[in-house]
Amino acid sequence: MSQRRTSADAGPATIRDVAERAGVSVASVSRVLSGNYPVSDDLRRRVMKVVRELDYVTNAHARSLAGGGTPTVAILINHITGAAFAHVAKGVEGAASLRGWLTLVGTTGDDPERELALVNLMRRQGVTAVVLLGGAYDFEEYQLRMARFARSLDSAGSHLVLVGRPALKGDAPATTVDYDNEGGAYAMASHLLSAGHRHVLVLPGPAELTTAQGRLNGAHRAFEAYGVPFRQDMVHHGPYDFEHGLRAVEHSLEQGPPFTAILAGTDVVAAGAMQALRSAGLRVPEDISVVGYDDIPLASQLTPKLTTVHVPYEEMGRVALRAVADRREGGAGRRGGDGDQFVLGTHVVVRQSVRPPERQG
Amino acid sequence: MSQRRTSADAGPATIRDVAERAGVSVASVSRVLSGNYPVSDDLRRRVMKVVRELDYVTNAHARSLAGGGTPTVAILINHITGAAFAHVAKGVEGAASLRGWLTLVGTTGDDPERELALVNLMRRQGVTAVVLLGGAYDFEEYQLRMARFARSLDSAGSHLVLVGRPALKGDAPATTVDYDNEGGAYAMASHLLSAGHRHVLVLPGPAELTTAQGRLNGAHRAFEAYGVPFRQDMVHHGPYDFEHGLRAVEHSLEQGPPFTAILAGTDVVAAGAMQALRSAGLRVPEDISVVGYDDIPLASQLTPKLTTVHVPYEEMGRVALRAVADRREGGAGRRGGDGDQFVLGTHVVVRQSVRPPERQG
DNA sequence: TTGAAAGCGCTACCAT
DNA sequence: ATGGTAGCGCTTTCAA
Repeated sequence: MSQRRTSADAGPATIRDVAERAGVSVASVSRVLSGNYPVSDDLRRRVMKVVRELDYVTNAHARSLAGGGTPTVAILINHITGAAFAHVAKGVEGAASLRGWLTLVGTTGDDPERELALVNLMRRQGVTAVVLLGGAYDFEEYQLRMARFARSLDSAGSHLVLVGRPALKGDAPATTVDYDNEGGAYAMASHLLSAGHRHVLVLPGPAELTTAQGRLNGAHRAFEAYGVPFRQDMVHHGPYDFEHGLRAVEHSLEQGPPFTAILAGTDVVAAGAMQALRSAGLRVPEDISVVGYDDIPLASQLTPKLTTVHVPYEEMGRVALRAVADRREGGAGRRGGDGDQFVLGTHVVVRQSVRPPERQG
Repeated sequence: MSQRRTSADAGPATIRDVAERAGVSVASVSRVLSGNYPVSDDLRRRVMKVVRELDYVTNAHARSLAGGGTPTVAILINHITGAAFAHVAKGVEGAASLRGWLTLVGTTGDDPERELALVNLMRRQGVTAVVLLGGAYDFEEYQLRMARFARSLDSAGSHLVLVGRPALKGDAPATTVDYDNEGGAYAMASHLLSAGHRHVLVLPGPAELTTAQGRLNGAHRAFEAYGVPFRQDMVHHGPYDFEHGLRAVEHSLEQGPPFTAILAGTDVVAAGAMQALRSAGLRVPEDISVVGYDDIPLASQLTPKLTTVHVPYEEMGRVALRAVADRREGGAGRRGGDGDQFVLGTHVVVRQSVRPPERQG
């Protein structure tokens, strides 16, 4: 210990140490540091001097217990390495620290048990809100589970925010921030159809995942609108990863029906698909058109640049945080009511990976 | 409020509510919940019943104040969207939650002021350790700054961990987890040189960043070892991003000296470089060889798959957390001493982006 | 085995 | 403008 303080006691300096050394009361020190109360310049100077000497910082736990405390948001992600999630997290964290709020991050690894444990952990922490990110597996159970979370957090003075997940039916006290997932898929599929494509390989993602379902539905609707038959044997479900895009296309190239375009569930899946096409000696978009979903940086870094659906992930994070902050400001008047619901728009970003089939190989 | 509790008071249930309702003392409730003390089965049952009824969870702040409390690690990143950082964070978070620890995340946006503010914020939170991620700008100031952080955290009972940053000189109480950055660069450059390349475009990254300096030095040493002159006009500093790789190569192609290979500072820069080459009608590796650094998933998703240097990011995160945990277990015996230092190995991952120049165009 | 009570460090209220 | 002090919810002696 190279600690040098008035008394030889161990541990961090407390407000009392500061008060003694400065020859003032703890109340005064508290007031100087909180800055929400008038104090004389002299007192402020004396206190701040000691604060610097002792390198003192207030104990957040004590402050929190006593009523003050830094608002904290918890973000619960399935996998921290997903690019889309990272962008939402960035939005939340940015908006949070702008307000001086703290951000906690936890990963569930797709494990419902861990999700529950984390929600409770966060509740213990007295977080202002818990933000759950990303598509969910919408078993019948999901709604009940989330409703329980919502109530549990609400009664603990916290709040549940669902981002990119289906809203809760009924009056569960949760806020939902979602994007027009199906609309984006509809527009993306329409883009392909209006370019003349009639044989489209569809890689929507995991069959049970709500986002994948939405994207598939959107595509389906577009096909109907164009009067083009939607063939189930051209739909391949699978994980939202590069590998799946790769394998699915390899497989379809070998033994599936012919196709002129690929509608991928995410940009990463599209990247995998493009890799498979290239390995097979096919060019994008000359031979086959490919589109993605998400518009993560990768999309514009692929060659050719990927036409995809832009999802305002970072904005969603900001909206989620703002909703929580507003609700806090709003005070008791709005507490306990049904959650708000926000839906952000999506739009197709046309780049270079689509071409009409007539002009394809 | 749809809260339903014994008394009509607002706010989350407290240990006292549980005690009253169960007809036992708060001490008993505490003991049942902490589980670190013998209690009768009857008491445990009674208490747990009420806990479930009230959906009670302990207040982490109160527990923390009173002595208990969940250990918490704080990760401070420059940009949350960097893939390499995300992997370190994953390693830390994974190892942390395995032990029931919490993880806090903050982003500094490359701003030293914000970094300082965050370190203090974390100190207030009483975190077990603060992990600073990623290359630093090693001005003279850096060492002093970090030494100050280290001492400040140490005297607050916390601990500083530097990951992927230069270790602190002197006896500052910090732990460093680094990788053999220069060695990796040396090996990577050697790989290119032994393949016969003599005209190599070098894109090490930002000139002031320690990781970029290390990578440049490693390359330099390799050139010396091979007796190949290292030309300064073939070195282009710039950010670790796709755009830089793109621009630097476009520029060099137009007006730089000719080259047969590109040694990029990161995989993302390499991806940008490859894009520029492709746009210029050059093939990789037939016309130009390209190598990266980091071995993030992107590397194996590029076409051709990128030969690069594997950096064990996730492992570094795990090591960082283990170091902190061990130090905590170790107890007072090791406290306050110099920090430990860990250096993890790197190695070249040979894929498909390199070919001898004779066989290039 | 269980209960009573003294703090943990801080804020906020009530005096002065 | 400043000081004294009662809690915030919990853990942990110390007694019973």
